[in-house]
Order: sequence, then C-alpha cells, then structure tokens
Amino acid sequence: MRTVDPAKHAAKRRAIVDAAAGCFAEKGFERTTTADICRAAGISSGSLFHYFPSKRAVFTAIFTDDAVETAERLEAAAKAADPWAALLDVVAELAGQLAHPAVVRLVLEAAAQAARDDEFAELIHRNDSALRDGLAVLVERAEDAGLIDPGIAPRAAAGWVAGLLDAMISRASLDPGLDLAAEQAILRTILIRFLRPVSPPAGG
Amino acid sequence: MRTVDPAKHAAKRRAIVDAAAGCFAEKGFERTTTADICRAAGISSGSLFHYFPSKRAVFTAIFTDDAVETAERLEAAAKAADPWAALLDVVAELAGQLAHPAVVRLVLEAAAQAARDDEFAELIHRNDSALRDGLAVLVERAEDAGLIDPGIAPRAAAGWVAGLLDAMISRASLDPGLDLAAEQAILRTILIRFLRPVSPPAGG
DNA sequence: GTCTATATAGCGATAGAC
DNA sequence: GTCTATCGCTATATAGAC
Repeated sequence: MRTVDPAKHAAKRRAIVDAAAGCFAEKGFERTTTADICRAAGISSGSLFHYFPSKRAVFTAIFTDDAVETAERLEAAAKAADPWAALLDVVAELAGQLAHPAVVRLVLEAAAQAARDDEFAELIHRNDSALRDGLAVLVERAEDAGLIDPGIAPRAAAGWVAGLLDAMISRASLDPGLDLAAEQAILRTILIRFLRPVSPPAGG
Repeated sequence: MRTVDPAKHAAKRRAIVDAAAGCFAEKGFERTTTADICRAAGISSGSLFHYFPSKRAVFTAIFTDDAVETAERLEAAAKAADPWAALLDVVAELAGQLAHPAVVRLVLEAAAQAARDDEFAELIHRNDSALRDGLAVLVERAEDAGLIDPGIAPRAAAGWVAGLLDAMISRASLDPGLDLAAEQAILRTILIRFLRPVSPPAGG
C-alpha cells in the first residue's frame, strides 16, 4: 500500500483534461483561462497546478491521450481479414467522430497551435505520422490482394486518405448544417474511385 | 482638392494589413500584440488605432481584401471557353498559393478563429460560399458539355473540390518538406477520377 | 495624422495555511 | 492534496501634445 493511489490520481487528471478539452474547444487555447478550466473541473487554481505544470501541458495532454486510442484502432484494423474493408471502416469511424462539434473545433485549434509552437507541432506530427503509417499498412495489404490500383504509392495514398478526413473537418466547420452521413457516402465514393483499380478484378 | 487623399489613406491601410498578416501568420491572432503590428508596419500605437478601431478589425481586413481577389479569379474562369480546363486551372492556382507558408498558417488561423467568433465566422463562410458557387458554375458548365459524370451533383462536387484544397492545406502544414508539385499532380488525379465520366466520351 | 505616455484590467503561476 | 490570496506582468485601447 502506497501513500498515493495512482489510479485515483490518473482519474482526476483525466477529469481535468476532459473539462479543459470542452473549454479549449469552445474558446480556443489563449482565450481559455486557467480559471475557466478550474470552474469546469470544479477545482481550484492550486489543484490545477498540482496536476499540471502549465496551461499548455493540459492542452497537450488531450492529444497524447487521443493518440493512444487511435493507435489501438489502427492496430485492430491491421489484423482484419479484409484490408480494403478495414480501410473504409477506419475512415468511417474517424469521420464519425466529427459529429461532435467539439472534436472539430479541437482539431482546428490543434492545427493552428501546431503552426506556431514547435514542441506541440512535433506531437501533432507524430500523431499524424502514426495515422498515415497505419493507413499505409492497410493500403499495402489491399494492394497485395489486387484490390488497389498498382500505380498508386501506398504512402502517398495514405497521406491523401488522411487529407480527405481533414477535408471533411473543414467542411464540417464551414457548414454547420452539413449532412455528415451524405458526405461520408461521397467520401467513400472518392476513395473507391481514387484507389481501386480502373478495371476492378472483382465486384465490390 | 480635398483635405485627405483617399489613395494615400488606402495605401497606408494596405501596408498595415500586409505587415499585420505576417505577424498573425507567425504567432496567431491572440499572441500577436498590437505592438508587434506597429513594429512590423513602422508606425506607433496611436497611428494603428487611427486606421483601425481594434486589433480584430485589422485581422478581418486581411480576409475581406482576399475575397475580392478570389472573386475576380472566379469571374475570369467562368468566361473561359473550356470549363473543365478552367476548373483545373483555378484549383492549381489556389493550390499554388500554398507554396507560401504564411498563407497556409493564415488559413489555419482563420479556421480556428471562425470556430469561436460568430461575426468573423460569417465572413469566412461568405468567402467559402463564394468559392463554392464559382466552382459549382464551372462544374455545371462542364457537366453540360458532357465532361463530368452526370451522377454527381454540381454543388456537392464543388464542396468537395474546395475540401480537397483544404486537404492540401492540412498536408502542407503537417509536412513541411512536402513536394507541392507532386501533391498537385495527385490532386489532379483525384479530381479527374472523382468527377469525369466513368467511360469518358473523349480523351483528356 | 502621428507621436509618447499611460490608464485599466485580466492573466498565469506561486506561496503558504490547513 | 486542496484551498485562498495575491504577485508580477503584459496587453488593448485612449488621452492629449504637436
């Protein structure tokens, strides 16, 4: 038995991060005050800085935590029997997260912050790179199975798949009344036409 | 002869906006101080607030000015003989602007600001809507000429063309060493495969 | 129209009791 | 570990001379 309970500490840390994520999504990093975070989390300033050394550390924690979840998703997809179906599934799942406006806003905020903070940019680039790597594995496996146009480089293709997800983020933020399901269908069409062989070897 | 020279006033205003755009691109809106803008423009605080009522007004001026230029581009494209070629040209021209890192950063900053400032969001949405309208006109004209898959709605297609440009912005910001020319070629491929008839009526 | 000087307010982070 | 109280600093915008 130890003086501190690591599980309790982690749970509280997580609660603070979740509360802060809502604030950052709503007002952005700079306009969110540490007082806002404290109010949202129901704690005092002293407590906040007991768990995190700075406001920025709270912000970055959101994205280190998220990276773990995405990595698990990609790992599971890599084991799937049908790599092409797994690719479409992963894309649909990631696109589905955009139904939450807070997620859209957080991604936009992260992109803006990464453009001017080198350390944070490294984190975001690592996350993006991990996503592209995971997607590239699926593209390669699908290509080996003859399900993808051989003229397309897996790595470049993976970059554009990630880019298409970013396109959806920008559409979702620019058009609040966007029909996400309809756009996901179009996204699927674009992926099929972009990646599949010009004369498919089989139906699908 | 008047007491104030409108041309001179406009020129100075423009000089301030240009200097400020550099600051905003580098540090973002909130972390750019009015003192930064004054230093970059070579003026004093008193002068800055003689030309603009607030820091935010300087920021928005960047995007109202840009809207005019884009509108002119689209107007010219609408008059072109070959609407399909004009569409590809406009996309290439807009994508080409991303060679300037400052442009990429400004767009990201604008997206983040629009997510939390309703008045600024209206401006950005108007600009985006004007872009989509201009692209939709080209898609429609190309469709009338049998150059585009009839199963694709022009308005939705235009949204995704704009989205693909946003995808390129995100790629450019996430990957500093990105080969822009190579990516533009892929973008072109995606557009052709996405929009053109499945069995083209002619070469091209 | 341009400047210098400054009012006013709010922020991130710390100190130290309990 | 959590709290209250507050320090030290920086920022936007204004006032008013020239």
